[in-house]
Amino acid sequence: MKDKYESIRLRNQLCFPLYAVSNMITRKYKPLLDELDLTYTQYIVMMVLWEEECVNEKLLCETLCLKSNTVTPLLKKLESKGYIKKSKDPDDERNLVITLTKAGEKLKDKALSVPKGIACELNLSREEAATLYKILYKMLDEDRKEG
Amino acid sequence: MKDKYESIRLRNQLCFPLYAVSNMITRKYKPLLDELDLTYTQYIVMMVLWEEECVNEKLLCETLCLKSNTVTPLLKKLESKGYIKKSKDPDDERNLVITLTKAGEKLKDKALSVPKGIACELNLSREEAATLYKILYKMLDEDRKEG
DNA sequence: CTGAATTATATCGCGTGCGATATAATTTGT
DNA sequence: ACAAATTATATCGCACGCGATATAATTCAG
Repeated sequence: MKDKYESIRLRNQLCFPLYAVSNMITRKYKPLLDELDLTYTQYIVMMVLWEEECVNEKLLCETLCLKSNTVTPLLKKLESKGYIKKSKDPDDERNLVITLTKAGEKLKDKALSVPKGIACELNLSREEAATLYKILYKMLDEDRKEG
Repeated sequence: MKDKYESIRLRNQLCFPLYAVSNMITRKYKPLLDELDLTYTQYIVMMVLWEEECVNEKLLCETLCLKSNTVTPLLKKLESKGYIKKSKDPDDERNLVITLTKAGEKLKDKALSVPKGIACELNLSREEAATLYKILYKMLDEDRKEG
């Protein structure tokens, strides 16, 4: 006979391992990111900028699935560290955009050591990683659709 | 020719969708948990207590993969809400243990509505959910082994 | 051209999460 | 039995993450 409370057992939640693994990953990144003087969240902001030299805050929020009330202070922090600056969009002088400073650019090469350091910590087969990746992005995409 | 910076593209990280999905889940839970006057983290603490009437803080930390500096304030909060209390272990009077109050017990039935509400939000097939679950727990278990 | 609606960014307050550290309780060596 | 070592719990400070809200900038209607 199935327990009435089966559905609220911690072990039967999908949310919990997601939450715990996410925390775990942030912990694993910390020592590596300390070398770059970045937190995990700052790191993912920098990743966006290393790819796209010039973005505005809105795009950043959408890309990272974060709200402006998270991103605004992050950008301030990264600005005070001298990695980014806000300037006029060269294409449209009216728009404010976020760009890398020289120091921020330079960090890109140093950051190459981070994925190497992490990879060996996550004991997943290539296939498991690919599966995980696919399912997670499916969830994110579904969510973005619903809005 | 492969870009030297391929490995630090946001899209090539496994950590990012994990992080983003975890945030997403917390957001999705919020309206449901508001009904119980619980936050997401408080909810997973309560889940442990609904299963095991009587735990100490250490076990709670281990079960939830959290540190005492996260759990201690959480317990204070739950105590102030009247859902839990700290008392002597009936088996060993020297130990302090965390137990449910009547109100905390009562919440268990109300909580049954939460998984129902969430299930329909996560558009995963049963198989995908099972796969995801398996991989995530593998990661957690690996991590626990390493310490 | 101008006030209203929309959009982008910022501020505020709360609740985590954690590293570092302090304190309290327990166990252990002798 | 008792000081030292270990373990459990708590405190502190920082950095998110977000709902609610405020402000600034842009667009739109007439």
